[in-house]
Amino acid sequence: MASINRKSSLEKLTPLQEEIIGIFIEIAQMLSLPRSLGEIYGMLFLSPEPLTLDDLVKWLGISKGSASQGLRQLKTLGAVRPQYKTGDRREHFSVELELRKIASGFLKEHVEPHLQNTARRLESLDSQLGVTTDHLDYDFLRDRVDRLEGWHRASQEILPLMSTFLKP
Amino acid sequence: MASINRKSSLEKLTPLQEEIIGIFIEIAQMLSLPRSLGEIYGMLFLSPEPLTLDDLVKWLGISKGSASQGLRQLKTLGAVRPQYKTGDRREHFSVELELRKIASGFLKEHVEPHLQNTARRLESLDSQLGVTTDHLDYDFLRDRVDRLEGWHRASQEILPLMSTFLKP
DNA sequence: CAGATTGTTCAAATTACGTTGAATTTCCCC
DNA sequence: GGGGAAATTCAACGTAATTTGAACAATCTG
Repeated sequence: MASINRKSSLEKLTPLQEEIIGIFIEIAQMLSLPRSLGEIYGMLFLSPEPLTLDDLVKWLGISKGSASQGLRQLKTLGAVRPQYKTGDRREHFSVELELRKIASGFLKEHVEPHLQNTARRLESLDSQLGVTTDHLDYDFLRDRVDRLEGWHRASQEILPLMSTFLKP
Repeated sequence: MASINRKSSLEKLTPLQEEIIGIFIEIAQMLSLPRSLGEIYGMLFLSPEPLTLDDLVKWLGISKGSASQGLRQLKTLGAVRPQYKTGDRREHFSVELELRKIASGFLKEHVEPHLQNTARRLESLDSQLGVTTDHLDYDFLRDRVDRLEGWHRASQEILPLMSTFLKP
């Protein structure tokens, strides 16, 4: 009750817009990304014109901090692009609409680092295994480590394929 | 200090075993799954013999509840298989070693439900869009919704491919 | 069937994660 | 260079997810 509605309060979205943003929130959940990323991307997706950080704060009712960090993450994913408007100091943002680019950004950002780290760990495992000659279960461990390495290789081979199968 | 070490306290893993389990913990993180799933799978992966729930509690130092729920999730993923040993009431578990099966279990469990739900939402969007004739930005929204639907279709087509590219 | 063993459930505690908002920094314009 | 709008940072907070553990249910055994 008694909701003030002065100049900088939040604007109202249509049910249709809410629903579309809801879909992006669900996509974010599917990718285990923060809800705010879905909201922000969805909002920009719905806007014919690039929006500023402040627009997002107003429309979505999120904090400036959230908007700022969310936009940063979306930028590093390549899901959102800064648009420089002449005569306006504020940064405006529009969405990347090519799924392939967003997907590869996601992989580069959220999958590759883990794979690289796993690669490092597996190498070190290999050398440790060499030293461990004492147990009679060497063969068993060797087999398991080999299998892990096989999985790792397969994962590394699949990633680039994924982008390939999304049309340019 | 003064750590009791009676019959049911936790057993000690070798550094090599710890490291391998660590790798599975990282894989779990990569997939945004609970750490305990990584631990449990890793422990079973390391064991030549199937293990019981109690073995996992002892070796990993996790609670019975965690082990029980973790095993259930791994079962529904198809990452772990119950092994029935004659003359032993307890359920023993061994790991599934085919990456393809685990991956498809993960997709079926953690991706497909979202995709199906998105499909439902998109259909309802379509009908709502038809009603919304009032705005002049119908063309714009139509375009965006079409694009979303395109993404959705692409995702549905890619999923089955993924399993294909993991060797049987 | 009593007793013992195994496994599950779920509320509470813990931990991890995301969000907020105020302070700070950056950057532009006059 | 001062003033101020725009954006970033980050500690404190709130929320959501996971883990715990004790009560409970199921299952066997003698």
